[in-house]
Amino acid sequence: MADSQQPSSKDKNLGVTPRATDYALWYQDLVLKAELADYSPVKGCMVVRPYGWALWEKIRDIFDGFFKATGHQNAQFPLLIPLSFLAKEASHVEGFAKECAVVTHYRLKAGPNGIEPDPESKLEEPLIVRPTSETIIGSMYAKWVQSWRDLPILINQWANVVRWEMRTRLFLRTTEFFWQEGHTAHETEAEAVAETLQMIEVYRKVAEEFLAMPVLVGMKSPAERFAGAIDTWCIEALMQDGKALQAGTSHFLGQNFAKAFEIQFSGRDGQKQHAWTTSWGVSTRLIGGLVMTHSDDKGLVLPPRLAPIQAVIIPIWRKDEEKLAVTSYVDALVTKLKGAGVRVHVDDREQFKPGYKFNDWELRGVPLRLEVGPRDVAAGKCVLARRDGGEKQIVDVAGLETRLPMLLEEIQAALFAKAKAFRDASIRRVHTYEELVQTIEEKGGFVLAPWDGDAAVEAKVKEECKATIRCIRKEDCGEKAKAIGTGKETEQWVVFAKAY
RNA sequence: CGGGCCGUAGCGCAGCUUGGCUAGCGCGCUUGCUUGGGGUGCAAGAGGUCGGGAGUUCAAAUCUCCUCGGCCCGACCA
Repeated sequence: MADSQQPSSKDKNLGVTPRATDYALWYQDLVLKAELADYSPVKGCMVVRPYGWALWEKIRDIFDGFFKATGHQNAQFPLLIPLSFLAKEASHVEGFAKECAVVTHYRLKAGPNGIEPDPESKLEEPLIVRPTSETIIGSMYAKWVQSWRDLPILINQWANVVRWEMRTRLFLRTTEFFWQEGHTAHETEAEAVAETLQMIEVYRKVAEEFLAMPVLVGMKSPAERFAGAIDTWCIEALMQDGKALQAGTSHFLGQNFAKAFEIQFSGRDGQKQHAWTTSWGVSTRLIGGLVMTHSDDKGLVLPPRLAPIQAVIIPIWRKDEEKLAVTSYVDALVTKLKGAGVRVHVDDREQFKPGYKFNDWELRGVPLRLEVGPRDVAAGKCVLARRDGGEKQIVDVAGLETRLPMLLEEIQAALFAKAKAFRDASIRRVHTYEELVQTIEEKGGFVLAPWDGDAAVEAKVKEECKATIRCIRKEDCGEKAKAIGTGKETEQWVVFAKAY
């Protein structure tokens, strides 16, 4: 057994921590090994590496398409916000005060303990690094809006924000994170509500159809609402360890921020009135959700519609003349596939054996792998392997340019179907408080329970088993039942789960 | 901020209990050959303020104190 103390190279530097040992460890290990992100010198701040950023750019492009199609425009607002702005909306400041980075000086000088803020340069009013931009954007909207004709304002911002969280996890909760935040102002309540719903639907669509990540769409309970919102809508995904992930939110802000920032306009009737606003956002957390939804112990599994590389080609040869033949065969294949719109990459690194490359690209989640060697060149074939499972098969290269795009779509659908089957099997219905706690602790997943809106019961559940109300969906409600905790009759069924 | 674990080569670690040879191993890296369809093999080589500071000692990676940093679990959260 002494030998087993010295694992081979295979076990040591490649391969991923198995999911079974510790899910959180598996996840972080995967993110680091697949080179999506890295730890930075500043605790809690994540370095997004090129491969991770390529994924994010794909996600961004998809969202931008939907945002523009629904009449939104991109703009950019300041990183620094006067402290007083935050205080203008009471519940907003309460929600974010505990996690704000504060800028107090504008200059450094050499002091007794080395370089330090120059006391002379103290700002009269501290600035905060934006944790979200409702306030600064609200203050601008107040200037831009005079008349009902100036509405609606439909603006989105791609930005980084800072929230000084106690504990962080790559992509899921980092001190600085990247996101988009949409901020709209409307003439009527109905329009603002419609906007809120429209955007949560965009989020659902992108999550399900592009990330292949099934989500529940619903409303937050008052306790889980965004600080300052009237209603918060959300999409909730389920990770493979049975914990929920809030993947996006869309807030109906009513006139709260309009009143705080005096976004007023003269209406069609000549009366001064406050605008109705919304805000909505998704973040780099989506990448974390993507990883935890599909990946396995061999590495990432990326849905084809998002994968920066959809198909990787591994050329194989022995002698120089074989290399020549393989290379020109591969070149022709690449041209054909690129012509068909497939994002293809040739791994021609000479320092690695094919076996190494197979594992390497599996770790990175590339949906399809094509192996091309002398045998294939002679036969007009290549070896095709799917990342999401199944046997390798030998296929004709003729016609691949039509076959691959279809296969990629098939994989996309298969990933969604698999994740959805898992998610659906993880939704359980309970009728009592005890049953709820027991199910959460023993099985995890989403648990539907009757709840009459009693915040004390909600808090008690959270304290007892860490589960929170993830969302409330109309389609779950209707059946009469005795509410957990209180025993009062209710028709409201809500989704509980432990969450990230 | 509370509880636990950990800082030794780019990465992963052993050595510390019981102080003592020139501080080791695997991977990676460099050079050359070999190999190539599931993590090649051989040879040579480069790479270290043992997180930092102070102390004990003839002698400290090892013992003591202080300090800094990281990770995990809690409270907080997109």
